[in-house]
Amino acid sequence: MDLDPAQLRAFLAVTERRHFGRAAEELAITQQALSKRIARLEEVLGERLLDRDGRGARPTAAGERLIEPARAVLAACAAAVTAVRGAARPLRLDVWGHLFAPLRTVGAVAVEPGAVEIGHGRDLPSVLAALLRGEIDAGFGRHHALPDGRHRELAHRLVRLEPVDVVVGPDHPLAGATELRPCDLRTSQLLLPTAPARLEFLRRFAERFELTSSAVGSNLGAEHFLARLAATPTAVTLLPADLPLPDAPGLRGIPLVEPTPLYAWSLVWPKRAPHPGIPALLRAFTEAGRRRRWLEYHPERDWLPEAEAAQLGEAVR
Amino acid sequence: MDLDPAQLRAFLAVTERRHFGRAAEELAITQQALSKRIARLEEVLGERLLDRDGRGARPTAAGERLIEPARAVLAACAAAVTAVRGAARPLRLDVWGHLFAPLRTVGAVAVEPGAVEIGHGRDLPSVLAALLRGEIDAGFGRHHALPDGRHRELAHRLVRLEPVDVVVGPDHPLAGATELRPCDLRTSQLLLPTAPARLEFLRRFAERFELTSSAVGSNLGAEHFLARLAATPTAVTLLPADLPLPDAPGLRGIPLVEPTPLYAWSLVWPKRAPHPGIPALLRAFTEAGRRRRWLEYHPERDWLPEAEAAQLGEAVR
DNA sequence: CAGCTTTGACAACCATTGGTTGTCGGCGAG
DNA sequence: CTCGCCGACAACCAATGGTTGTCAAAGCTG
Repeated sequence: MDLDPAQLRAFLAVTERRHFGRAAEELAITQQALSKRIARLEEVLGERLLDRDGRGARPTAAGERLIEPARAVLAACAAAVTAVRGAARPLRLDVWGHLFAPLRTVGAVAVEPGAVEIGHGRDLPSVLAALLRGEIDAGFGRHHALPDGRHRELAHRLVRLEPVDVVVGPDHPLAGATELRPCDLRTSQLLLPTAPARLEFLRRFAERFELTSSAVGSNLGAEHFLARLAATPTAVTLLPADLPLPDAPGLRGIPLVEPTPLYAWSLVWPKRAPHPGIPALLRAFTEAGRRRRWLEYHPERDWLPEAEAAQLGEAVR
Repeated sequence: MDLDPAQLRAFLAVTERRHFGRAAEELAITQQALSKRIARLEEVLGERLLDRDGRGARPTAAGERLIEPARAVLAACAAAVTAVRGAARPLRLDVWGHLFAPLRTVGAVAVEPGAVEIGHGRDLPSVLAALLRGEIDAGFGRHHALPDGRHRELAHRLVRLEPVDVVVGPDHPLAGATELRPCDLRTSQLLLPTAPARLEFLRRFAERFELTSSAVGSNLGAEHFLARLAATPTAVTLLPADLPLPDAPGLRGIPLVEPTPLYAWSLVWPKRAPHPGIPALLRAFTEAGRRRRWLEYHPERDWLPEAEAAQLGEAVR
């Protein structure tokens, strides 16, 4: 009699939330898939486990009897994993995309104390290499395909679509505007903190909205970059809308509309032997994202480069 | 981190037997399938669990650490099933094909005391109906498709191929032979204990080897049937080779060769909500069958009607 | 009351999974 | 050397388990 832990997890999620849709969201599957899991579990056990009505679901008597034993099965599974791998160690998470301050988002996610160790940040290739070598367990940043195909060994989940503002210096001709369209920037120069090949989002923005771009130089730091921006009247750059601007004199962040560019943040982790804490981390991000509406996307008014390149389906995956 | 109980079961079987092939046999899957299960478990856990060499396999240190927790997972699963369904009750097994004495085979299988309740026997349609109604949990006999397609709701496993002798009375012209070929019986009359539609094996034998058949009449009992056989000089019938003949005067069982007909015994159980004891029962039958060579089959010298009708693949399934 | 929204399940589809058969390479024994 | 045993790889394919699209039922609101 083989009980499937995924089915038990689905069942427990519904008993906790009393609602198939929210349980499905917690598990990051569709409601229909969750419904099927429950149905399969009910078929294996030969008992109705949940009474459904138009407002949700609640456990039957048989379902009530299953709740604690189901938790025990999942705990036994976790203990078996721990026995093989040794004592549970914190999940090591590292981030990339320093200029867009990934730690803001990570910090907004409630995780169990001690369960996650957050690295100091690296660039994307370094994070991905560390993931593939098993030196870290997860990465957070804007994920895109790598030319050598190694990303295929990684799983990823889109967790946030963040609006991006344009940032200008005090002498920029459009500095007084309350909002701007990307096409208004055509006469401006997009300033890049480093080589464009390393900044896929900004490069795509420049291509899409026909800005010339100029790289400051090799990693001289955010302060230097922003000082350069402030001192260059024709220069603009992009930063997340809710990122506090540093104290560089006169810099303004102006909302972009028609369309608003969205920066896609994802979690990434190795497909092979994932750390046992990955599911909990994913759930924590999903929960935070639901509460803060991190995944809102309106195609008629937002610009999401992944959607243009038909990568969104994979990213949601 | 979802551990698959089937994978854990595979791992435990190998640790107990130290041999992939025998473990696979215990689980009634091929060695290759079992090898894949182990490989998948090793991939999920990210650790080598078994050291393989040309003579078998033994657990690694990580594998040793997994043994008891794996047992705990399976026990937790069993407890969860029990919690839903109530206290474990014995598995109710009933048999059919009374004349061929199915209880000999069932009695030869070691099962845990109290785990199985054996019924007194019924005919095939009755057993199958009871299975589908949930009145019993398993059946044992010669399984074949039913015209109304309900057998599709049943799973089955071939567990024994039993050689069949021809039985003749004292006045039969061939009574003195030490062995016979089925084609030697062409001038004989195959005596059937009841209507041929109810005796698929005997009917097929008669068709295949061109015997006329004659039914004694409606269920007057084995003694009456065998007395009629003894008193009819041209009559033969078929009985299992190792079934002791009753004390009917002068009846002889003569081995059939070129080919030897094989009677295929199977276990049958409902696909939906199978009793938790089914896997253990299957294992017990498999073990007994391995020890006694119950599944030996040599196409060049045996006759198995299911093989002719290309049903053997399904039967093994 | 009609219309709309919410909810879980059915249908169709398809990628993935997990089994089978056939075969292979490595190892050990005679 | 040959042969047999053993576990794994390759090819294949049925089964599984997810997705999207849709539907019916129930509940809510104006």
